Amino acid sequence: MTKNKTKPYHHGDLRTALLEAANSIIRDSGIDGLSMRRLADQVGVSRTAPYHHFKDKNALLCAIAEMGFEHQDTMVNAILGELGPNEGRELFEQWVQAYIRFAHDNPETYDLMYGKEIWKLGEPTPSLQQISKSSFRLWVDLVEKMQQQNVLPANHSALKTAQASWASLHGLTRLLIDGVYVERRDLEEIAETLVDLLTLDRKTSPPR
Amino acid sequence: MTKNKTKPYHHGDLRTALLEAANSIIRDSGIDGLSMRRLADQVGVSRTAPYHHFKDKNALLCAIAEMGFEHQDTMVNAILGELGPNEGRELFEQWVQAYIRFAHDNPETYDLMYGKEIWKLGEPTPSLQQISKSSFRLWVDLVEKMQQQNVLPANHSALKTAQASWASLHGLTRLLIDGVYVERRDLEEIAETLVDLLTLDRKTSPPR
DNA sequence: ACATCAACTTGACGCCGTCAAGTTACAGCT
DNA sequence: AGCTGTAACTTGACGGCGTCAAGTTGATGT
Repeated sequence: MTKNKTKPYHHGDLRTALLEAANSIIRDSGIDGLSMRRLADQVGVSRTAPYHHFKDKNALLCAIAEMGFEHQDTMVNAILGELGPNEGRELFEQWVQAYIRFAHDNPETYDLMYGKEIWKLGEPTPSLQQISKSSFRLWVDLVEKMQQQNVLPANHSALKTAQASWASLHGLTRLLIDGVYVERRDLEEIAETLVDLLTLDRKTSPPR
Repeated sequence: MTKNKTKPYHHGDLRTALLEAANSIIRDSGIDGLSMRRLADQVGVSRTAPYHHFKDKNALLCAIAEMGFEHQDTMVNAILGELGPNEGRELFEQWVQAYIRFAHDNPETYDLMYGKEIWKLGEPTPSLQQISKSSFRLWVDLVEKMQQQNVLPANHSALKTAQASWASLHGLTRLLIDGVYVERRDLEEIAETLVDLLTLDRKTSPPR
């Protein structure tokens, strides 16, 4: 008896099951709602089983952040792919919009990717460090193209311009996901203003 | 006996003692190092005594954030006071530097002031909401003066310009205190670039 | 058939925020 | 001076957290 009536002792692919469940928990209970215990319960496994796949909670969070970077990278690559000769400005605005939307739709993931939970309090996994670095390089590439198309000013290096502009975008994004500016519509207008401030050929009157 | 040998049952001014101790704990153990229990221990009072002065931990954190806003406001007022007719640009740079320094010196307080701990996860006290709102209005005033002195572009309203520029500054600041960009020197350069991007009359070559 | 070893479980430890109920001391009234 | 109401404070408990040490299970290679 008890051959296949009870579920098998070995899970089979616990690691990915954990990541999926973690993402799901995070999505509807926030990062603070994610605990190793709850996670284990949801997957139907003992409280400490996850520790065989992730050294500690920090490692689990890093793995989730990595998935976020992968997701985001495919977005940038899509935009880089569509980049025609003269439509830079629109694509830049499109990117800003997409960036904010991504953070809005996955606020907890965004927080893990760029928040202090991992980078200050925890410590980023080597593989997370690598993927985040290469992800930023992608952004530098996009900025460089924007400079070549006279969308962004070129009086600073692509690196510096990328750092400064991304910091701006990041600030705006954080205001949204941290609940400081809650109104989505307000934020879109501020984003428009920000893009206008950063780009060449500023409009002479308020947009719209 | 036991008149003034044992310490008095009533503390006298527990509320301010708690705030001071909380600030001290936060300063050298971070926000996560602050617990109601530890706080009570440090002041030499029972674990739940603080609850007679602060409804819950959230209320305590809000009170700390308020102190931060007060501190910051005096900084802005100092700069607004010094504002002569033609030195706007320098004062703007000075302000940016001061803002970042404040966050760097009081990272945990800054986090409480503008982080999700209170604004998204907790709920801001009415008095915190009020003081933060009036603090932002101060910033709008400064931006408006910067527009009048042709330091910042005036093609958008002072409000929108203030929102966008402050969001940028906030983003940069967060990168520092969240440990994403750790190098202080890097950050200063990025700040210079950012100011150059936002202001009128951009330099034609990289600053310095 | 047996040894090995990773996968997984059980139980415990010391933290945490907060609440209910009890205790103490001061302030105001008579 | 004595009483009483009330705010300040204490005690003890609850459930949840991250994580560790030690034990158990089951698949695999010989």
